[in-house]
Amino acid sequence: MVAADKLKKISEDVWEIPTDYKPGMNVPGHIFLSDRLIEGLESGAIDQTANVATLPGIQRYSMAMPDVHIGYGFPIGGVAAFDTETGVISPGGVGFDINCGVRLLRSELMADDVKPHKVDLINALYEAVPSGLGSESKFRVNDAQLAEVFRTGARWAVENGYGVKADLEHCEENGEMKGADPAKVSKKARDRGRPQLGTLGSGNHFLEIQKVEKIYDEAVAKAFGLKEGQVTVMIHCGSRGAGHQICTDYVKTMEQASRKYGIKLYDRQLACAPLSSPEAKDYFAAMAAGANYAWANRQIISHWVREAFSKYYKRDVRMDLVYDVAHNVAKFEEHEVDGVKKALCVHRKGATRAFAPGRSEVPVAYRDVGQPVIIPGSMGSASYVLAGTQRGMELTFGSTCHGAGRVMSRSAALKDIRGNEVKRQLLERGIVVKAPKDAAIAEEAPEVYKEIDEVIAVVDGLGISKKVARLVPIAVAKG
DNA sequence: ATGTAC
Repeated sequence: MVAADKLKKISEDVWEIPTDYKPGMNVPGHIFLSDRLIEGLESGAIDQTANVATLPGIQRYSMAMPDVHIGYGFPIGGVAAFDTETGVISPGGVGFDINCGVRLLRSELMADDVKPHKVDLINALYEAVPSGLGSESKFRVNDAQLAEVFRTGARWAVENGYGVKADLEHCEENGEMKGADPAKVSKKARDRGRPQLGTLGSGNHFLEIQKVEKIYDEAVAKAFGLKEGQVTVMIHCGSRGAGHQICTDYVKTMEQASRKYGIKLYDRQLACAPLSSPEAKDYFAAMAAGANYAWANRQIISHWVREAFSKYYKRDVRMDLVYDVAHNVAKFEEHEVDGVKKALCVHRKGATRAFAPGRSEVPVAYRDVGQPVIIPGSMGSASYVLAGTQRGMELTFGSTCHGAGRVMSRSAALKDIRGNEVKRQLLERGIVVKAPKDAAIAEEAPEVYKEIDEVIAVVDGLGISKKVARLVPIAVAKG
């Protein structure tokens, strides 16, 4: 394929974009792909990875995970870390769905016992959690409450009866990113966010009842509380209209800031500001608020999932949170660069933090085995639980992939694929899908995504995170 | 991803 010809294979599954690929690159690009996956690599994704390398203060490499595809400015699947003194922050490096992410609940139930009830259970979940484009929540928060949600995230939800304290210990950032400032969130973003807290959204967002099909690492799986045959529930959603509006607002701010600070942009969508500037500080405070909204959202949804299971079984069904990860966020972290520890602003857009054993950010319960990494597959395919590694700290600033990665656009999928047909095929495989309309199923059909097993094989093979468990769907509720 | 528009 033509796209791959521009890249230099420097080791197994590591492809370099040399700095002479295009003018202005400060560092090379690194794309992690198998020989098979590289055949489907979009040349636009290479260009975007190279464009990110032109931004001021970028450290080591502009990186793309094996699920990379074209996004707004930065590629989805992109990881870029910036020096806090010379670097920048960019809304395009976080994405429109701020803290789109995923969490995994482990249940005490076994798949063989749950399967006969899957239709009733998925209907119950579908009823319990509003979903779809523009969907509104079953409850309302006022302005003061919304400000607390922006400031304290999942903690607001737990303190108001949605979940237990232990949930917070098992969330990235404890579900509460520091530095969030509701005053930096526009009225428009607040107005969009207020009625949507406690909703799933649409697109690739879903609620899924799963079975732990295979364990790859018994010791780590045990630490994560996972065993074969067990039922888990995965929740994939983000910050809804609130995060989207925050991004929209700050893209405009950053376009002005880029001019003001004389940053040469090779693509307008890379709009950014120096990390030391007031514009950067405002964006970070608003982005953190958006991230907290998403954590509160997943926390509230978790509570409704627990309620639905307990109501169905007419007893208290225990469902502990394994972990909750962000897929779209920028964070300040300490990393070693050329043997020196440095404070960096790490942008992960369609990428997951995957911290090694020993890092203080990893919850005490998992500190010896590494951070749990939750990777959702496409509808009808497997999902994975991995663990962060030291190799990942060295190669990717402690990052790994976030999912399968699209290969077909939504519009193309709608044209070529019939949702009810996909639904029928999944049912033949024993997987029940519940969605507001068939078109939503067509857009997310398994064939519009890369093979998740192949993507996971790359990150596991490179050692930037390691496989712990494979989960397969029993029933899916989609937005 | 997203009230598929400034």
